Amino acid sequence: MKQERIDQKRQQILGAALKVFAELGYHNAGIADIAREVGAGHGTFYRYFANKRDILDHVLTYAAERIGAALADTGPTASNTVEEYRTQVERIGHALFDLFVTDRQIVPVFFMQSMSVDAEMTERILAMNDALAALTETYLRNGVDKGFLRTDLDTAVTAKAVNGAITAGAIAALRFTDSAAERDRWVRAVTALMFDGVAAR
Amino acid sequence: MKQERIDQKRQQILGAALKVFAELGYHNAGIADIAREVGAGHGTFYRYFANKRDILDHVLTYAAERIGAALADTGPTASNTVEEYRTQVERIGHALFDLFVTDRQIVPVFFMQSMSVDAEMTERILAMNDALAALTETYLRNGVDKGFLRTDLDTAVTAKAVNGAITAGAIAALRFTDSAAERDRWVRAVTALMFDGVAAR
Amino acid sequence: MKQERIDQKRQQILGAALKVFAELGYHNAGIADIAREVGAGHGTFYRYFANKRDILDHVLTYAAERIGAALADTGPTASNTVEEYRTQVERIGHALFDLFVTDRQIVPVFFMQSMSVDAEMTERILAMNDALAALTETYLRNGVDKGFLRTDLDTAVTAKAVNGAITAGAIAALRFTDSAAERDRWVRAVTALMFDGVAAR
Amino acid sequence: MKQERIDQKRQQILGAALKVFAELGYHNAGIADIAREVGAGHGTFYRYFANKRDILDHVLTYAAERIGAALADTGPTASNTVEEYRTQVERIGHALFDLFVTDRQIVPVFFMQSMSVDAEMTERILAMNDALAALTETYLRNGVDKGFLRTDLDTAVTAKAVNGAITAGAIAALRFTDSAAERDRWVRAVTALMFDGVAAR
DNA sequence: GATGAATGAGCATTCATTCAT
DNA sequence: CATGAATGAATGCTCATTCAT
Repeated sequence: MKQERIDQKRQQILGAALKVFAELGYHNAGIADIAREVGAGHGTFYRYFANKRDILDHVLTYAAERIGAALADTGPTASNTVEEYRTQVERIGHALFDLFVTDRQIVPVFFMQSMSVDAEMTERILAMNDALAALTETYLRNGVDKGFLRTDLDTAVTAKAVNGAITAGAIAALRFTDSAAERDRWVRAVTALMFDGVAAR
Repeated sequence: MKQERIDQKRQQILGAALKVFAELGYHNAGIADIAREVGAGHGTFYRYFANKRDILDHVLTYAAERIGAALADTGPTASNTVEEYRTQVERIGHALFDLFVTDRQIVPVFFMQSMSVDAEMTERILAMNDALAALTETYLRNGVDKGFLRTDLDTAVTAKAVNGAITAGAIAALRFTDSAAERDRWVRAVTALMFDGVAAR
Repeated sequence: MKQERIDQKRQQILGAALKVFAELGYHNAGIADIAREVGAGHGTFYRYFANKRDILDHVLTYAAERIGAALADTGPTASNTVEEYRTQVERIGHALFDLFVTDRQIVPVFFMQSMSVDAEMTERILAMNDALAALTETYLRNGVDKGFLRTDLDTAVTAKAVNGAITAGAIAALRFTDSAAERDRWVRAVTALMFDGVAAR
Repeated sequence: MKQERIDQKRQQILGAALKVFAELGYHNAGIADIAREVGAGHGTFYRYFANKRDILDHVLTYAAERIGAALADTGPTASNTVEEYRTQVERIGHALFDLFVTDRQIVPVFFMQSMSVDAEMTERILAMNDALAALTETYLRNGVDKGFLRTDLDTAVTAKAVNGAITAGAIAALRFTDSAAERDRWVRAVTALMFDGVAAR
């Protein structure tokens, strides 16, 4: 069989697993459910993935890639003023919430299910979150270095806090009814929180 | 008298379940593990709780109570100025992070495990989060109403975002080594984010 | 539950496993077959034995004990003349063939099935056979030392050869119809082979 | 021409199966292992053999042929004296142990694995053993008839006993390190057991 | 004719729950 | 009231076999 066909099938099964895990949760999902979703015998599953744990690993890798793609922007050092940075944050926020809406299934798997599998998987998710926080921090640090962000900014903790806010948004996005409007509202609110704070002028 | 003994035992089993769920995760934890933790036969468990699902419900109720207690403060309407509100936020933040550190086991169960049990449980957790966000929002709304917070503040979304930041802190707290110092650092950073924003003056 | 009851149940399951393995063979036997044989749910099996492999281990230990018991005699050094040794051989032969007939199920499991499970199990069986050969050899060596057996006797190889003859007898015993008569015939023939050889005088 | 190629491939697969069965055991060996051994796709296997069971049948036929070839000698009636018979036994013994060493893989499959497949296969192996015993018996009977073996010799049982001794030798041969020397030792010891007995003169 | 992708029967094992003691 | 022995539903996984290419 052509490698191409194989990859295609793998992708197909992976998509089915993502869907099934998102709907039923990792523990309540059976291999049979995934197989049924692709319309294949459950033995077929094992031709493409070593076991149930293995496919979750791949699903998470896929999720990480998608998140990574959404985060791909002009880069941490592209901004030189607060205005530029704010625009950048809005752009990235848009991309992220678009992902949460479009690839809606990523959210429950990545943010809700994976930390309940085993210690190793939890570790992996936490590591991914740390990596995302580290990325966010490079943006903050750039701003501090260039002087357009507070010099006393605790970049490490603030990065985690901002990411936490976004995670809350991802989960909220599961219930978006008017996706575009609610996406904009979240981006606007989080951006305002970051740059304006809550206090009145 | 008798009832007292029963309640005591229930509490004991509940504590054991909290510990075991925190350590092993809900799915990997067995009733036997909980029973062993209290030094009782695992049949005993069923005299105090209907089933595994049931005790998680109670564990979460317990967690909600603890979180509620940490949030008990002078109330949403107590503050009349930004300064008062900021102080209030710091006080509540302190209480919360103290809880995350002291009752460390609450964090994995409440924030990490419970959304992977079934749809109903997930719903309950999301509802609890919504309730917490609603509470946060009353504080924000009070500020807006009294004029010391931005009039254009999106209180609903901002409340969720702030709570998301705190959730990130709860998970980070699992790895605190110097609890007091790191607690203060988080409270300071989140408060600064809320009131000062990230931008330089 | 009393340890006594537990041991009794274990023994019961072990007996069932011996029977089922003897009838169906290790590979064709299912845990369910063993459980059904004892009239218990198959989950019960796992309260008494770790897994399928484990019970075979115990079955073999049981078989080894029975064989050992049949071999218990006055000991390798008890004989001082050929006549005494011949009598001893006949006695032991009798005991062995009685075992093969009485505990008929031991034969297929010990001599036929166990070498097909895995390398480790095969090793164990071969080691047991080596031990039995070593025991036989001590008898032969005693005779050589005391001068009533050939001084040029290759005790090691002869011991294995004699044991091989007995193994053949064990398998033949599976088809004995008149047990007592055929047992005697085998004992007589093997004894005669050992002490008289096949040649005419 | 074509048929020739087919037979050659069949033989090749059969050899691979013999090797794989010998190494892994019938149950632990997979069709895929055999196919890999011949460097063919495992679907190919089924073009030459009906199923896994079927190839074992053929492997055993092959083994029986090899054993038969080793036993081909001047025939049961060729000997007219004890000396001639003893020489014949030594010759046959030599041939057999050479086979056990050269075609080492035959031993585990024929003597160890095949009785664990199913009742029918076990029956076949036992029938083969009976046939071998019957052959041995014709030799013994010839001797008895011609007067150079004991008139009271239980030819049937003795034949089985002798074959059992040889079977023990076959298994021992799996661990021969110095094949020629150990082969000679076994032949010598078994021959001596048959013709001299164990007793001192 | 060769191949290996697809398949599902079959089985060992786990564990929440029940209930007799 | 406490216990843990008994249970079987549920499920992940293997592998012999088939068949379309």
